[in-house]
Amino acid sequence: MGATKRFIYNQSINEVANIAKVFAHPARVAILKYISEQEGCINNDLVDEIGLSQATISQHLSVIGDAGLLKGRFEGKKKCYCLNVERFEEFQTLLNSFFIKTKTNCC
Amino acid sequence: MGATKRFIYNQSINEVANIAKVFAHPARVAILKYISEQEGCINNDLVDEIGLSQATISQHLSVIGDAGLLKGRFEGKKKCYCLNVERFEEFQTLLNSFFIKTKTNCC
DNA sequence: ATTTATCATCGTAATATTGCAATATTACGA
DNA sequence: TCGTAATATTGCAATATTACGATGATAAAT
Repeated sequence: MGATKRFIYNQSINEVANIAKVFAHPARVAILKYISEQEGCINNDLVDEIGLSQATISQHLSVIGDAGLLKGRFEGKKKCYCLNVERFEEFQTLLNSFFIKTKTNCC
Repeated sequence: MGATKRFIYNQSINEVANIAKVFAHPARVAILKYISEQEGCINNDLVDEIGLSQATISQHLSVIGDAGLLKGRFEGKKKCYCLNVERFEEFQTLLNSFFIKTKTNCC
């Protein structure tokens, strides 16, 4: 009880859900938006910008990163995050094709 | 602690997150897919089809419904769910424009 | 070497979500 | 009206997520 039964769904369904999960928290949406607006390095500007603790931002960043959406680079002690555009576009395409496939029939 | 601090984000960010949340569970993705594949009435076909309890399916349906994605109709004692295509397309558009806006700059 | 800044991780508390059994509710047909 | 099928709601246990303080690791600056 309690845990999502991922094993009962096929791979493409789980894939859509997993992608959506990344965007299902406003902090992560805000982080992605902010990253896209910056040129070059962003560090924990995000902490000031968004208003969550450094630990929480870092946690959200790792969710985004685990999904493959970040390219990170250290420049001295500052971490420079930027969007992995290829992966991001892959997500866009996958979600979009889910939408297209789904909206065919109606009663 | 513990609860998402929605109030610190602007409306458009929360909107994206709320939309994504609907698709962030495989059961809901599977339900939407199944509904789109059926002509006319679906009842608790979903229970057999997906393999969750009736209570759980009903719960997920109400999340989908609260998001405005269902048109329900009673035909006798059976509820005929179908996709609210207009709303679904609205979701598609909103997500897509988030993707487009976001993938502009990169380091 | 010591301090300072940046970021990750750990531990933990608060809250949310998922899933189900049990129990309503609703609508039909006998 | 009674029984029954379909669906919704309630209550609860299990699990996941969110958030943060504390701690640790690393690298620059002093």
